[in-house]
Amino acid sequence: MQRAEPVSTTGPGMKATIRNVAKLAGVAPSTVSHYLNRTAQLAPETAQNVERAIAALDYRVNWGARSLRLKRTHSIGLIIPNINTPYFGELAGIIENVLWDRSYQMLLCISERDPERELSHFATLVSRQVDGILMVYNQERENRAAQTKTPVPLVFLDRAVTGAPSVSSDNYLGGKLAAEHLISSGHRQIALLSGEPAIRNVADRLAGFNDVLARHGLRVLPEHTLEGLQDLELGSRVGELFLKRPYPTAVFATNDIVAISAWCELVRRGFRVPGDVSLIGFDDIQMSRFLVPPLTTVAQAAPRIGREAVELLVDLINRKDQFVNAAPTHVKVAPALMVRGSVAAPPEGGEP
Amino acid sequence: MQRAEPVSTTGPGMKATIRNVAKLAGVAPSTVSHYLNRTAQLAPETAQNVERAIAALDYRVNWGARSLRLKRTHSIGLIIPNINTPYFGELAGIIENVLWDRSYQMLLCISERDPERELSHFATLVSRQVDGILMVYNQERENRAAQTKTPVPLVFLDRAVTGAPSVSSDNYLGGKLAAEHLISSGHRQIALLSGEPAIRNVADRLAGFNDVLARHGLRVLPEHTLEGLQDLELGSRVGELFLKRPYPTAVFATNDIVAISAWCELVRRGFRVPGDVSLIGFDDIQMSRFLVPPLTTVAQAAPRIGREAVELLVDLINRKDQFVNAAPTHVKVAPALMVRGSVAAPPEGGEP
DNA sequence: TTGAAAGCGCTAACAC
DNA sequence: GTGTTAGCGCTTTCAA
Repeated sequence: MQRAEPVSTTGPGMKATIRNVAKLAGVAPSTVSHYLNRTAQLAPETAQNVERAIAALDYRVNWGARSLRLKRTHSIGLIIPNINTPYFGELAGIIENVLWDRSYQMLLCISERDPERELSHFATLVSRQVDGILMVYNQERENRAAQTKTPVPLVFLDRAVTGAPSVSSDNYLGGKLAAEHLISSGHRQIALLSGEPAIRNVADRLAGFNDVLARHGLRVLPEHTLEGLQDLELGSRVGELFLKRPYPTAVFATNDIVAISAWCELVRRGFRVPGDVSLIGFDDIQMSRFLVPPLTTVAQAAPRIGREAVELLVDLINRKDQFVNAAPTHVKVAPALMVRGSVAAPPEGGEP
Repeated sequence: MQRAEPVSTTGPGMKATIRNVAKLAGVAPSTVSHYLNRTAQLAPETAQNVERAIAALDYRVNWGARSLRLKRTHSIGLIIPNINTPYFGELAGIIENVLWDRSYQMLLCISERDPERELSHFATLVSRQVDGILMVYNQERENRAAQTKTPVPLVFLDRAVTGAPSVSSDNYLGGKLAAEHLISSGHRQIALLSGEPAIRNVADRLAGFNDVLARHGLRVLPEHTLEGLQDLELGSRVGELFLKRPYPTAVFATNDIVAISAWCELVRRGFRVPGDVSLIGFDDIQMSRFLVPPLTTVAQAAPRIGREAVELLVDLINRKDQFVNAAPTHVKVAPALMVRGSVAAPPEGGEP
C-alpha cells in the first residue's frame, strides 16, 4: 500500500498526472486521454477546460506509463563498437536523423568491441522494451550470431550476418573497384594493408580485390602484405612494405584510417603521395577529403546504409505477422569509387 | 477491458511476466520480486523454483514497468548539436562510457543546431522520464537559458550557462595559452580565424588571447581577422588574410577543424606550415595528431569534462533535497597546450 | 520467509 | 461526447 503524499490534491501543487488534469478540468481521465491522442472529438468547451488544466499543471504525458499500456516504447537501441571511429560515428549520426524523422528515440550503446559488453547492452535494451535493435555485430567469427534469439526485431548493420536481416556495403564490389582503379592507373606492384582476413568485411574486400588482380594476371606478393587490426597502428607499419625491392608502387588499405596513418608514415619517410606511391583507401570518412591532396577511396554509402537499416527495422516492427518467420532480408549497398588525388601513374624511372 | 489473449496460461508459451514466473514456481509475485532484487532472503528451495521458472520462461524484468513504480528510469538524455564534429563525438563517447560504469542508459539526441529541434528533444526526454539531462546548449545568446524550467536535473556541457550547473573548459585560459605560445615563439604579426564572437566560448578564447597580446603591446589587425561559423568553410577562406603585406606569420584558429581546413588551403596556395606560417588550433581533436607535422593546439580535456558532467548530474539526481534550490555549480576544466609541429619561429628574411 | 493487495500513469473497451 | 473501469508489469507495505 502507498502512504498518502502530503501534497495538496487540488492546488497547482498537485502532481501532473492525467487523473489530476481530469479532476481539474472536471472531466474523466479517459476524456483527457482522448484529447491528447485525438482519439475522439471533444465538445469545444470541454476541450478548453482540458487545455487549461494541462497548462495549469504543466502536464506532459508520462511515456513510461503509456508504453507499458501500449507495449511499444517508440524507441530503438543502436549498438556500435565505438563512436570515434569516423565511419561508425557518421552512421550513428545518420541513424539518429532518420529516427528523428520517424519520431523514434535512440538509445546509444557502445560495446568497445567487448563481446560481454555487447551482450549486456543487448539484454538491457530488451529489458527496456525497445521496439527494435540496430547493431554492428562484433563477433568476428559469427559463432554467436546464429544463436542469437531475438525477442525483439533486430537488424544487423555494416556486416552481413547469416540468418538475420542486415544492411551492409557490397564489400566485394568495393574491393573490385579499388583494384580496377589501381590497375587502370598503370600499377602492377601493389601492396596490401589488410585488416584481419577472418573478418568477413575484410575478407570480402580482399576477395574482390584479388579476383580483379588475378584476372589481370597479377597478385599481391606476401612481402607486400601486412595484416592486423584496422587501426592507426597498422598504417604506421607501412614501412615494412619497403624493406626490399621491388617496392610496391601502390598500396590498398582496407580502410581510410589505415590509409591515412600510412600516408603520414610515408611522408615521414620521404615518400611523396601520389608521386612515389599511390594510396587508395576504403570508407570515405570525412577526413579523407581534407588531406592534401585528398584521398582516393572507395566510399561506403553511410547515409544509404543508415536509412535502409532504419527502414528495414521499422518495417519489421510494424509487421503484424511475427517477424521471426520471415526470411531475413539482406540489403547490400553498392559502394562508389571516389577518384581524388592520392592515386597517380606509377613513377616513371622505377622506384624512388 | 482487455480481451483475453489466446495464449496458453501455463505452458512455456505463457508470457514472461513476474506473475507467470510466480505461478510457475508456485509462489507469489512479490516473492519473485524479492528474489530478483535481493530484497529478501528466500528459502533455498523456493529460490530454486523461482530460478527454474525464470529460465523456463526466459524471463527478464520489464524496465518500463519497474520505472513506473520506482519513478526512476536509470537513463539520462544527452543533447548535442551533432555527432560528426569530432569534439562532440568524442564527448559523447566518453559520456557513454562513464554512464556505462554507473549502469545508466543514454538517450542520444542531436539538435543539428536547430533550437526547435533541441527544445523538442528536451521535452521528449522529460516526457520519457529520464533521470537527468546533459546538454550542449545551442542558443548563442543565452536568452532562453534563464527561462528553462527544469523539471529534471540538468547539466550544461561545453558552454557555461548562467543560472544552471555546467561543466566547460576554461576558454579564457585556453586563449591565453595560445597567445603566449605564439609570442614566445617570436611572432608579432598574428592573424585570427575566429568563430562568431557572440558565442560565449569563442568570446572567452578571444578575450584570453587578446589580453595576452595587449600585455605585450600587440594586437590583431582588422585585416588579419576572419569571422564566421567555426567550420571548414571558414578555414578555407584563410587566403583572405594574405591579400596584402605585411603577411601574418602565425594564425590562431579558434578550433581545430578550422585550423585543419586552413592548413589545407595554405598548402594549396604554396605556403608551408610551419615554415612560412605557423598555425595553432583549439580542441585537440583526434585528427590533429595525424597531420604531418602534427597540429599544435590547445587541448580541451574532453574526458575530464565528460566525467565531471556525469558525476555532477548523478549527484544532482541522488540529492534528496530539491536540486532546484542548490546554487548551481560551475566546473571549469583547464585546457592544456599541446606543443607539436605546426608552430615555429617566424621566417627569417621577412615573408614568403 | 512468504503472500495479498494496492497502485505507479496511462489507454481502451464498453456503457451511457 | 463522456465516464467507468480494468489492467499493462512491477514493487512494496503490511500481515500472516
